[in-house]
Amino acid sequence: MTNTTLKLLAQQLQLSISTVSRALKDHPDISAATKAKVNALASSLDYEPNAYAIQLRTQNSKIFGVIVPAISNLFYDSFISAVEEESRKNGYALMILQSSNQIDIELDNLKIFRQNRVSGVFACLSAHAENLEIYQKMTEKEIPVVFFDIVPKDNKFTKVRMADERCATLAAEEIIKRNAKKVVAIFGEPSLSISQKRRNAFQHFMETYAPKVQCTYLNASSSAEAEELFRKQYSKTQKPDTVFAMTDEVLIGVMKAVQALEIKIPSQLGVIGISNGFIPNLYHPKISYVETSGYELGKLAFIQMMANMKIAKPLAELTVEVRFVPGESL
Amino acid sequence: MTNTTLKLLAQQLQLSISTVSRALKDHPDISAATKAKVNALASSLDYEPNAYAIQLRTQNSKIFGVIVPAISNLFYDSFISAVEEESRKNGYALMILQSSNQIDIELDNLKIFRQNRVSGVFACLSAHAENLEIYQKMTEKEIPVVFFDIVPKDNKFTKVRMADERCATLAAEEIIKRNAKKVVAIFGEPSLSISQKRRNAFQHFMETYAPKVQCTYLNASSSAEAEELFRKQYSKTQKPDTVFAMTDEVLIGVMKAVQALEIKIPSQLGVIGISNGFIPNLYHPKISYVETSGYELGKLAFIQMMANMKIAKPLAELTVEVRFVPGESL
DNA sequence: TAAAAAATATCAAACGTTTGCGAAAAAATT
DNA sequence: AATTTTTTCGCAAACGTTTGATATTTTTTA
Repeated sequence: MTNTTLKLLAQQLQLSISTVSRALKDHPDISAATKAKVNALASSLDYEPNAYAIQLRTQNSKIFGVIVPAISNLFYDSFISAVEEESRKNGYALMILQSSNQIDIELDNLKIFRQNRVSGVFACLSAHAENLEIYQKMTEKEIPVVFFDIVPKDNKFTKVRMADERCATLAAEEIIKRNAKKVVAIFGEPSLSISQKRRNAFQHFMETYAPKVQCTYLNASSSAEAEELFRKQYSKTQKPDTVFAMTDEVLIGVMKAVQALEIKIPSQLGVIGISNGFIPNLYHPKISYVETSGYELGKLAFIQMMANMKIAKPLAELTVEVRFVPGESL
Repeated sequence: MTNTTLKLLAQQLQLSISTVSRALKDHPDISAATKAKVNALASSLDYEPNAYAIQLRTQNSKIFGVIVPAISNLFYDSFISAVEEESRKNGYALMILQSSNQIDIELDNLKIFRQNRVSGVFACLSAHAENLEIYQKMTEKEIPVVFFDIVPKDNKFTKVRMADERCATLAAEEIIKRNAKKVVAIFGEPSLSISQKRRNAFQHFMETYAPKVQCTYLNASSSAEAEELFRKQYSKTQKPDTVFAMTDEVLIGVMKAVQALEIKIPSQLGVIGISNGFIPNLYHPKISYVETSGYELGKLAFIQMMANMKIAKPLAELTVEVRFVPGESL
């Protein structure tokens, strides 16, 4: 069965295509009577405008592209949720693609976006992406790109991200408040700038405000590695009294060790993480964490996107504020 | 800056549009020399075919729609992941929308799909949807719909889902094998047919093959409720030696109680769940579970979709097999 | 009642492709 | 050298919509 078109409606009503088109969008040129007739037939024939014809004519696709390393990720999916919600409110649909952290797939996906003439792209760089010229090209072609979470250093791009440094110092602050003597701080994949930023901020804060606290700084690029690292630290004679986990991934590893070694929280060990909250609340007692909300970030990214589309070039790096959420682990 | 088009290439090369078009797709009519010239200019000008013009001409959008209650869901995102992966391999892109379990949003989203003339729709019904005629209409318009997970009862639709009953009996089987004496089985939201199916299957299996095992059957519609229920059960003088959690949500609640009460697993209590594996592996010792893989379901759904598009109407209800994944909790 | 104004509807071009058909040029066959 | 075949390319229509310009009808005004 073929789709209903303007032409079909026009034929059946003995009207011109343009009249039908205008009637359907309530154009003042058309009389109320014809509008009524047209609308009646249109709905009875389930007319749905062909988005492709519209885009071809108007050069405006009303579709945003979203590219993330993985959809199955506690953080990204709340980001996507937020962007989807806002987009729908504004008449946009989303095309979501995942890069699986592979650069070639990321490029493939960007090609799909360009072929579909998306109105804009929300992009989270795959881990080892240094191929920014393609994004450069997109912005030149007037396809706004808003980077989120894992963003390029170059500041000719629009980006939104967590206040990474603040995350880290906020955690450090809480740790100092609790009078920690020996803390193990485990950060993520060392090559990522987000890891570097958080580590530097954390370290600097600790050294400045609590120089006598004994700190060990480590990096883990998987849960398993984090577990391993923590076990090693905890097997020393002088055990740490506090552990800081930069990501959920790290926290998961640490908590496995904690459960295996039957370490009592918070009496034997204080735990604090950076998270959107899901993982920390899985445990008893609840883990205290600095909240980084993917949802908030999504809202912010959408605002930036809209700004980008209207105004010439509001290049900027916006960050979403973070807050400490006390659990019972510190 | 405007996008490169066939027309532009044709002008610059002093060729006709059709020649350029054919050269780009390696049509035998075109000489190697011209192909080379065309390709060279095309890539230097970053030519990307306009997907909308193509769809308008070919009536084939190469886009699938996916509609889920929520993207932020451990189960759906692995499903989406799988579908996305397969789609990309086959030259399709995905348009993902979430219904937030609201029927009006679900309808809105379906409209967007139709306006974008998607080649097919993967749909997971929002909880209380009984508005199936819209889906009926889509199939009539030759837009295949593959339902997954939460599927309509009506068997004039194509659907894929977990083998729900098998999940439950497989778990029961394992429980019986371990010589449980007293088990607490907690199921999900009682109004969902999936809860009913699993509970009936589980109960029937236990009563048939292990009538002397003492079983308590409960329903919880949130983690908190599950925790509460389990605590109550465990405060009795005769404590359960085994607990079965029908969903991750239930498992999370149970495990909170377990951690709070410092119950030793598996010596004091055996635990088994139904899950995709993420949550069970968060704990130490790892929780044993019957695996329901959203990923597998996604693969299966894609196969069904492709079948639907080629063959006339391969209506069927396919289920993906499940397996027991031993942890150290039973 | 004729002219001007307002209301209503149509024409036709354009968006960027694809593709059947036909045309011109080159190569192969007599 | 004349014909046929093959190679290489161009013409033009179509996909469904929007929109500026124009035409037709109706209403208003003097």
